[in-house]
Amino acid sequence: MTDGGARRRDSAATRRALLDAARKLFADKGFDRTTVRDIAAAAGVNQALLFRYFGSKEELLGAVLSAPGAALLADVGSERLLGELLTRLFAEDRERGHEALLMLALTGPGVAADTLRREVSEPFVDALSAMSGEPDARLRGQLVLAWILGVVLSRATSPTGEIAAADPEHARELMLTAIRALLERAD
Amino acid sequence: MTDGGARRRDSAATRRALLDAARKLFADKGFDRTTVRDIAAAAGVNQALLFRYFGSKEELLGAVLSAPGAALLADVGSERLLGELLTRLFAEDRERGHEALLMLALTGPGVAADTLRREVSEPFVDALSAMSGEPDARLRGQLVLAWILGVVLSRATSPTGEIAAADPEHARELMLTAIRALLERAD
DNA sequence: ATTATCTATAGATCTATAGATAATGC
DNA sequence: ATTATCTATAGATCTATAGATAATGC
Repeated sequence: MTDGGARRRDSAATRRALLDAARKLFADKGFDRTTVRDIAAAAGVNQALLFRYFGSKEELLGAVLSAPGAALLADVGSERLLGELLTRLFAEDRERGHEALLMLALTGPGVAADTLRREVSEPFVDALSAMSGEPDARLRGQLVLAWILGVVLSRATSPTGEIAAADPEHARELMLTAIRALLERAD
Repeated sequence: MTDGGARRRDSAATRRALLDAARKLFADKGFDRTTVRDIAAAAGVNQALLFRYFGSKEELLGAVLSAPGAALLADVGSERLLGELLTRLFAEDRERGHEALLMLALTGPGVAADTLRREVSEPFVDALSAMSGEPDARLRGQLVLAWILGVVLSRATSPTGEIAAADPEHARELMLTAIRALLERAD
């Protein structure tokens, strides 16, 4: 955000401000609906700097996407991952958690970040499928991640909907039960 | 599609061609990435006609969104809905089924079609939640729809991924089992 | 005569760049 | 002297409209 006073010249801080602003705006409005001028304005810097530091809008998306997913995994470790994901999924404040997932959901097909998308979702799927002993564990892991994406998307698109309004604990338990059934059941 | 020869003047057919083209393109690339010229070209008509018949690009989206969801429900009836949804979800050809869902997923938050989105998802949630006897049936129904959205989105964004490549029967069974657990379990 | 279709273009964006300015570090 | 920041703008879209053209129905 703009912090008012005369800004000291600090390329690292500017880079960070742009990243933060882009993360919020992409998560809020999606990639296409966010303009580079939006981002620069929210970061309180000149829009030309976005191109100086990131090359293009799409490369900025790349930078934004690659960071938080890895951070979450590193923070939490794969055993607690599912529980933590679900907790963040239903957390009150959008700011803190699950922005990586939200962007994954909002970054539509055309965005030519397919590689990145894969890079982000891959580690999640790895960790999730490790919870299943079945031979099709990867498919099951993908289905779990898809569910989480769908819920993120639903919350984002209708913030006043049933899912957004639900008791976090309760919603979490519902999903957790079903996901355990999905991961563990042999058939 | 362009059908080559000299087109007879037929406003109804032109309207339909625009609707069809828009449906496919929105489902394929998302709303923002589809231009009115894309749509007109795919429909084989002049782009000015899009505005004559639908007023604006956004109103065209409205027309596209409102049709297929209702049609599916009417076709199938609410008892067979879940099974049918899952079958279409994993069907080989994207053309036939689930385009309503796909667009629901791809029509990001900014698109100001929130009302429409609600209108489309509402009947689905009604039908799905009718399958649960629990007091929080609506929440459970929404979670099911969210899952389906997430899978649609995953298939669309990585057409070569695990989910897209999975055996349809098998994937369907996996989800069905978990969904039954979700809908029926009291806790 | 009516109206479906097309031409041409206004007007508003939006990304990206070239080059000027000015604040810092040596 | 270096480099972070800003100004100004090119160039490419994209939605939408006004008005011309031409095919149909009476």
